[in-house]
Amino acid sequence: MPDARETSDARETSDARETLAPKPQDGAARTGSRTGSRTGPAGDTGRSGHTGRTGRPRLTSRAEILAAARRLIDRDGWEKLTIRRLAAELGIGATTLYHHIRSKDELLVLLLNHHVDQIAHPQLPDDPRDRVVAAATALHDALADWPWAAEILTADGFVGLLDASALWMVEAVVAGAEDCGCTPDQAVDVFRDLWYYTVGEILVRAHSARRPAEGTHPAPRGASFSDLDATQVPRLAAIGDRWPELAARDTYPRGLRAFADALLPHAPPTAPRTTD
Amino acid sequence: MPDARETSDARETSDARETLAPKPQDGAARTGSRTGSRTGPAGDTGRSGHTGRTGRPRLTSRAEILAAARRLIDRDGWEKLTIRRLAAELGIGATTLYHHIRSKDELLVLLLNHHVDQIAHPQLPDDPRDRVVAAATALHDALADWPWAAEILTADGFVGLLDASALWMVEAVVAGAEDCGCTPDQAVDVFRDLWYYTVGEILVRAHSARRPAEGTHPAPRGASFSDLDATQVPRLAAIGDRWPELAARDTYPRGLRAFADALLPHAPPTAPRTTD
DNA sequence: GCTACTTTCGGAACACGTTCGAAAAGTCGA
DNA sequence: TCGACTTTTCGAACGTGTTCCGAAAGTAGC
Repeated sequence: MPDARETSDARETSDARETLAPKPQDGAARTGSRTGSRTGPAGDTGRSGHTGRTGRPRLTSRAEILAAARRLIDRDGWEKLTIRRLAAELGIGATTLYHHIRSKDELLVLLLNHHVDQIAHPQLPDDPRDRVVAAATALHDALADWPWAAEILTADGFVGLLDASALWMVEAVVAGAEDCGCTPDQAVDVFRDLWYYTVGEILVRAHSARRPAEGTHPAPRGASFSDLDATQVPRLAAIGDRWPELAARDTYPRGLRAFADALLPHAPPTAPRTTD
Repeated sequence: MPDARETSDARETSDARETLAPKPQDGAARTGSRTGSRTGPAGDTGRSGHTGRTGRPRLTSRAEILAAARRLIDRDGWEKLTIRRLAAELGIGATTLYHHIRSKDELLVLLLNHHVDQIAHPQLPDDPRDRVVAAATALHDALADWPWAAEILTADGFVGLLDASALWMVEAVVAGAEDCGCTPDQAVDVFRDLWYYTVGEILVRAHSARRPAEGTHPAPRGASFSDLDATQVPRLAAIGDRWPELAARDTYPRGLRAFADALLPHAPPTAPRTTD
């Protein structure tokens, strides 16, 4: 039961059936009739409540919040996903959200898990070496296209907050490493090293890609690579303006393959670093 | 001249001599006599100004700002470095800072560069392979201890905003790779791969280390690794609670060595992955 | 029906990074 | 000397994530 982070929300599963969320069509309409007599998110138990729970009944469920967040992201983009907007989308007060999620980070992790849940489990190769690479690639690809995931990847204890449906990738890497002859401890090392490489690649690319999009800066920088001091940094000066072009290439697959081959026992079967 | 990011601040060098900053002892005292007749940061040119510059003279120099920022970090910690606090420390308005720095990110980059400038250039080994590793390690170590650097490492175009005194590490990696037989393009690939790994390690460790420090959360998570489904993720379940302990170990040096050996031409001289 | 008690709700407020526009304080040319 | 121009300064304001605390809306016991 790796979704232990539901914590005190065991009862939340009672209204988890409406995962697809009843659209709160009222939206801004509720701003007039606040704290109104809206029936709860569980589709009301028949007006004469008695849900077994004491205290004021909740207007909103966690599932409803997540659905609204996804709707907001799909419609306006993930940059527009803010606590206040999300609350407005739901027609509730902004601070109310904090009774359903601990922080925005947690919300993002929840969304990330939901997304990872929905990607297909690829058929992994038989060779354990290839399996490690394939699983790491799947992990990379699952995260790379979600820019807002970048703000989460390094939070807390990395994989600690992935839920069951995402952990199969971690499992596959660790298992593949062990099948290559690693001890469990070494297998964890292998995963961590590959994870560092993966997360670094994703974060750098995500942040590099952000600038040109949001840039109202007319000239980001006059000339950085073109006029380097050839006596101090001759190799960089020789590369000069070609750096951005070189840095833009996607070298993740090759680097991952090389790293995995180096970390796993046995001699590397592929010749290291051929120009394709 | 890699400090091309001074951009329109060429004249700033005119008062760059007072890098140690005249402490603004007045601090809060200025709040009463704002826009007063304080003499400029350049140590005044003799009351009858004529500095050659047109426009209102500046009360604060960039060097003064950086010095105050370092003072603030040393005294209260980097988490307390905010624009408003920094402005208060200088006795100026918060928004005034934005005429000397473009953003807080730029301020952090400036501080980072200053820090990197001050670390010693180690004597690099003769063997190009070892040189690559040594330079990458120096880069790692220079950044690893500065938690606030983590918020910067992935911004913009990574090394693009490092200034001359930090670029020697990049140069050393690229040069070492070329000396191993890489083409310039391949050498850039080598650097990028090692950089991804390095930046990933730093960011993950920085964020992991943050939680226990700032945590007022009584129980961060009930049980994450202890009760994993042994049928779904058997290897992870077998590791169980030992994961945090394993993940806490510093495996960067070994991973870096392995990665570098894999990326650089020639067969790896050290046996891959011995348990030590 | 009434009083606890328990839980959720949400407005006010805080500190943050950042933008805007008006005022201040100089230089320069007539 | 006076107006145009240039640059800096800074209060006000915006939108952000988040915390506090009082009010609301239920159930449980009497």
